[in-house]
Amino acid sequence: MKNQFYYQIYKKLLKAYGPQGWWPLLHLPQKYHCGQFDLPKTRNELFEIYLGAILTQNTTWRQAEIALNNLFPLTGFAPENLLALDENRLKEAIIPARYANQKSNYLQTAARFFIDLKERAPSRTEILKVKGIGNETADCILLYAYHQLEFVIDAYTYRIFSHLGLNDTHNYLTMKQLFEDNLPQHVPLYQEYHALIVRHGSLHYSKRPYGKKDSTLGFYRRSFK
DNA sequence: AGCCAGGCTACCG
DNA sequence: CGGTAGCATGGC
Repeated sequence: MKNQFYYQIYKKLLKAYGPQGWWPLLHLPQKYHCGQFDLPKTRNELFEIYLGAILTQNTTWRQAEIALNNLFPLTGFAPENLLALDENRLKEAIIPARYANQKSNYLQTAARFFIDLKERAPSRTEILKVKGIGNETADCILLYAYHQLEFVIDAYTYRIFSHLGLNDTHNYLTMKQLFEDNLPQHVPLYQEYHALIVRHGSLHYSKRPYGKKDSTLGFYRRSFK
């Protein structure tokens, strides 16, 4: 028996914000492709999702996007070109996304991994072995790039759903299981839901006001209704 | 002027 | 396991 709360929250968020069009791909006519779930279409678009997922770790999408825009003229988002790129130029390009020393290595490792796959989709266990790809990044890649039924958990998911009294854990896999057990098994829904959580979370669950007892900005603590 | 973003690895007890 | 230091930019 499913706990319908998870699905109901999804429907409310969708009604409030509309479709989010994730994962954003920068060189489409509109990078947020609302309602279109058959992307990515090309090999380089597929790899672009790896790049974006790593670059946006602990960083705003805005800054990850700057790094991607720097990377595109240098590589066209082809993994082979990324590997051929001089390491210092790679680092320089991704400085806006923070941790350039770490992330440059992560991107190179991911590129080698991607090439070795030879157009095959990786398993979750397999992709988690790549250094720099942890639970959330893995699930983002699997869900948005490969259309695999993997629910993505992020910091906002913990904040929102613990605030709603729907979970007391801070364990990634426990949280993921909870969503997957209680939602329709539908890839576009998984894709849309995580995007909506990020949208809602970034608007109302920013850590700063949410964590402050004395905030005069009462609405930050407001739960979604 | 601080505080914090669409985390991950490594290492601690 | 759970907890956390370190990573080292730019916007708000």
